[in-house]
Amino acid sequence: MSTGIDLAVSTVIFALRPGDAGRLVLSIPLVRRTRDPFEGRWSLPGGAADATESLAATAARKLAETTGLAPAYLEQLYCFGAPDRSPSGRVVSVVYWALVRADEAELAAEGENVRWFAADELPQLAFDHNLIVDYALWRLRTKLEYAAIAHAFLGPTFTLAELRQVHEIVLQRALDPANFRRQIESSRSVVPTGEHVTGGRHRPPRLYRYDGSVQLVDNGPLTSVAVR
Amino acid sequence: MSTGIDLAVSTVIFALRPGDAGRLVLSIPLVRRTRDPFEGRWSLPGGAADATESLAATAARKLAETTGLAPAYLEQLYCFGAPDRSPSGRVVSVVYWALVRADEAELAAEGENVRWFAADELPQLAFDHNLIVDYALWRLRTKLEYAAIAHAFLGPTFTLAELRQVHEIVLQRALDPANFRRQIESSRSVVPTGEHVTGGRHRPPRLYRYDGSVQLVDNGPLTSVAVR
DNA sequence: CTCTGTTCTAGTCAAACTGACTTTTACAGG
DNA sequence: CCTGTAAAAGTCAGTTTGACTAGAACAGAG
Repeated sequence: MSTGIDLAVSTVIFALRPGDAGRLVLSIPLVRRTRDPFEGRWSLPGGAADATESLAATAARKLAETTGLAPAYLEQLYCFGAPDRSPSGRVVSVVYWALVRADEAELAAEGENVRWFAADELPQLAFDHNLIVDYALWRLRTKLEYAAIAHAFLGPTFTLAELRQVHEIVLQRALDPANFRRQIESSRSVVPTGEHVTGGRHRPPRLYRYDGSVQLVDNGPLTSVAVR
Repeated sequence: MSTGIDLAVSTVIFALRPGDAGRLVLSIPLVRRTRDPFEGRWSLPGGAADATESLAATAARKLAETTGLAPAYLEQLYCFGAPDRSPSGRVVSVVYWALVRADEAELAAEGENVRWFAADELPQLAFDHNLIVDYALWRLRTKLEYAAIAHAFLGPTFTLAELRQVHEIVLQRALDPANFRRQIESSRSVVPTGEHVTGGRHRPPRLYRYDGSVQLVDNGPLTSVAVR
């Protein structure tokens, strides 16, 4: 039985990258389409679903092919299937969203057909991809407020100021350092390593590590996201 | 381009139906499979995706074909695509969850191959459908606590006691009537009609109507779910 | 070596919210 | 007219939240 429907997998990839004034900017890599429909337009990385791979594995593979990176966080966003979303025929897209680490995202190669864009300054994209990115942004911001995922933008250890900066950039508002500390500590999602960062003209901050032993919320119906 | 992947649409349909002791029970209609794989096993209503319909419209149509009902609430749950979830080949299922009204669910015809089951007493189902129902149950219970969806189980008007009973059955715990009232009133999701229900041996309760003008939370990326 | 600017870290305090509980209202039925 | 029941309104203490204050600990300037 064939339904005459093409199945695709795409991914909205988020990273914090240095912008104009040296400040970190929430950014998304896009690929330029090299054929119709929407030739020349920017679009989300993705491609046809693979018959033997899991959907998440396909998303992770396309992410790696586009950016050379491995995701620190990967979750299914939504399945988009409006009949008219592609002019070339019926395409149903299973869309994932991913977080990659800032230090890795700096190394990610750009090219003629791959470029990073600020998440709030996107051009007009192919298909319904603007709608998809808007929804992914909403999910990222919503989930950041109740789930411990911000650490996925950072390395294995980080200060609370760095973690707070991630929240501030994503949520686009300043957060009180003392209240942020209280909130994070009460969630028990991070543990101090015992080390400190020296060199700043101020009291040396503690280093923390994400504590994966406390499962906080859902990652979808699967207990662990298998990407291989 | 054909991926060799079959695309299906299934729906987890929730309703409150009278059970043993006359009490309402959270129930799900299932259909018996009449062919391999899993012939004879119970499974979620669904079928192959239609090339011209939206995914939500297919879900609503399959729901109507199975139960004769129209959903009061319909939302995409998740897209399941593990490579080994069907022994007969690769099948990717876009799963929706729906709420139908109790008074309509009573009329829904049962047959040899369609039967309602208590949501917490399901037999072993075909494919990964037990996992899917568990996840749908988790989503229903989670969303009930922050979104105004309980009214979808009821008619156009209802008392707060009826609305509270819906919450108590779904969440499986007693709720304080006074605190429930305060919570619902502060959400502004219902408005009193001005009418009262008489006939009980107690103070006549007010009738309320759901106020759809206050958009409370997400229904997915689409502003309104189109089912046609 | 002391002063200064900075940020980390630990508190304080009032407003808002929450869960448990009490009181008053309004009916049906005996 | 009394009683049982549930609706509706109100009370109160414990918790959480946002705004704010204050001490701690460093680097660099003078």
